[in-house]
Amino acid sequence: MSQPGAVGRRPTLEAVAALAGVGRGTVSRVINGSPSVSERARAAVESAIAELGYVPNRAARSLVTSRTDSIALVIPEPETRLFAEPYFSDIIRGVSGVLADTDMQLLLTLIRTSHERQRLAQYLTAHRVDGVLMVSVHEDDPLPDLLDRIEMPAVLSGRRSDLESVSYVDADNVAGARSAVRHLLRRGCRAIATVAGPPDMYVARCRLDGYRQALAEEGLEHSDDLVATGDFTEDSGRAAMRALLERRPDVDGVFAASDVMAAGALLVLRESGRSVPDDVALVGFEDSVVARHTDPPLTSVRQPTEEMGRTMARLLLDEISEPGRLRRQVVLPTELVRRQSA
Amino acid sequence: MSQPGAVGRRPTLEAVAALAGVGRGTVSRVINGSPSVSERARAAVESAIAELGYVPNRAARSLVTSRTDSIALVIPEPETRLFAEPYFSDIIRGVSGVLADTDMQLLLTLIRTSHERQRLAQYLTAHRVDGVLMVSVHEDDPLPDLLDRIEMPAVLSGRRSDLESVSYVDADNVAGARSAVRHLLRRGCRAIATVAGPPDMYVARCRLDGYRQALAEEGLEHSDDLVATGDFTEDSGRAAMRALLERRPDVDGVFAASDVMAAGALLVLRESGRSVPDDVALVGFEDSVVARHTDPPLTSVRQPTEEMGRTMARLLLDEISEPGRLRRQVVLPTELVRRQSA
DNA sequence: GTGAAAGCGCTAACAG
DNA sequence: CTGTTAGCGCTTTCAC
Repeated sequence: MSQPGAVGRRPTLEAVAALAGVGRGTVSRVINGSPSVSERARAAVESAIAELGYVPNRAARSLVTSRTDSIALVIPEPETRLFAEPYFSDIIRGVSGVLADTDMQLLLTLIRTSHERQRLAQYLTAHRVDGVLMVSVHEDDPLPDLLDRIEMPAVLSGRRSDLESVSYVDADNVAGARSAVRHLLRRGCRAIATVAGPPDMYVARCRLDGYRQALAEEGLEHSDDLVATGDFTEDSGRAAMRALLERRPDVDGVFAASDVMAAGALLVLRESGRSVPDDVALVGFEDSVVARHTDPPLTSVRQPTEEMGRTMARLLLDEISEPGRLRRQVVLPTELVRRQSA
Repeated sequence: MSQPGAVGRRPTLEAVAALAGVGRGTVSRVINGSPSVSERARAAVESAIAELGYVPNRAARSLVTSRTDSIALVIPEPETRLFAEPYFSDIIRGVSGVLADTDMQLLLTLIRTSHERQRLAQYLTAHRVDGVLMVSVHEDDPLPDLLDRIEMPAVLSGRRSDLESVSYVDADNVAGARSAVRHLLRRGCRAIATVAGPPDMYVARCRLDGYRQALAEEGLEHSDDLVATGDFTEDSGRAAMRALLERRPDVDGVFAASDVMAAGALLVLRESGRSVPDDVALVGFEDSVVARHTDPPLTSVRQPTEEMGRTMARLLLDEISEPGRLRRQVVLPTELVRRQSA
């Protein structure tokens, strides 16, 4: 530690063996927690390790085990802005928390260009990580299939469809949407509209399903002119809300498939002279921090993002250590957070 | 690529050499772009590489070169919430963008507990990365000194003091604060207060300096009761603003050292019946996304966060490839973003 | 310019 | 239980 010329060679397993008066094999066994080591030997090795401040050389280990002790978190860049801020940091926080107890490392991979995709594919094919975590995967993304083909353990956040073939962790979007609409029903809303997401995204379909289910439960109208579709942007939320108001001026409740779209809807409602939530109650699915900063802050369906990160990491570690060809699937509950005063 | 039993061994340099009809050394030279290879040999090797889909084994290379081709981005966890969302993702975006052109990998390291700190220190001491990027380092953080001692290339975002000994990239906090206050002056404010940050943080001192400089330039009062101190939290911003209003009911402009504190101040101003920005103009330093979501959105001093990330990465790569013992220091300009209608 | 040979530090298989 | 041995795949002298 306090060596003056600390630059030089760091101690090797060999040095530890010499100091402990044992063979290299024994040192290796101690490090890897093999049970077949005598107490005496283990003690000697451990104190030698401590004395030398020995840390195993990962490259050398990796070379022989062909494990890398690292996993990659892959984030498609375009998403970064839309499904905004707290989402990714929470995921990272969760993942990182689980990994901290391991000696696995987390590699962060932002994918911006198709060139970078390419490089990632090559990287993965070369098995330079032991597993992959993927956030917001699109239905047409070829990566999951690649992962499957090269037998690389992987866990997705969200699924691409009902029949997702890769392990995943998802929020219960259907139930979340249902609870949002039930909330509106409890408030006494009768003409409940929804600003839905793009129908080619599974998550959007789920949220729309939840909306429909909640209305059906109540035997309520379930008319097409109460559904407007956006693309998760604020502008599209605005446009959808305008369309809705035109078709159904009597609307008194809106469930938006994302808080960003909800924010857009909120502005339009205001412009139209309606007060929120008194004239029209508004609930959004909370994908970003926006719900907390609108005025008034929106009641919204919150996803357990950090927990999703933790769960993803755990599933992946499982899958790495026990590569049974079984798919692991977890759907986590959401929570309705009341923020509007009323 | 389309091999059926793609599971098996991936091709090695040896295989490439065999196919190209050259020795392993030559293949290695080609891969590492050595000039002393004949055109003929190079072509043969390259086509062999393509045919086999060869990708070098990083562990093996690392073992012999004792470089890891990866750098760590270290983020102290507590910060994650406070200096909030876009900051870190922007930094990451910037860093990752620069690294994409390299074959360096980015390791993400969140530091939560002292135990994790410990592990990181050990990790770094074992030289398991080629360099380190550190975000929001505290003055009493022992890590920079450790890095220095083990001669690990490092770049900080922000500096700990005027005499920062480690390379860094910082925003020009002094100039930023100055521009904020000048803006208030131009608006005609005469009693300009500041909600300052904790005096033991260099960044806070810089912003306070800038505030003072701008007032001094104008020959304006520079009284202590126009300065209230917070700790960058919204609550502290509220408290500071209350204190300010009590001491100086005539205040007509406020510069807050962070947008989060500005948001707190905004609420207090409202409660006190003052309208912003008409009665009291408010400008904050934009550390988070909050400035954009207050009502009205705050005019604020924006930092070039992504650019900071890019610059950090570049400096670090420089430092790694050319470990001259010279400190690299960059101070990036800020920008005043007018968001208030007036 | 290029092949051959010598390891980098570690694990795993094999005798003892 | 433990020491010894043989590589893992690559870079890098060092002769040719």
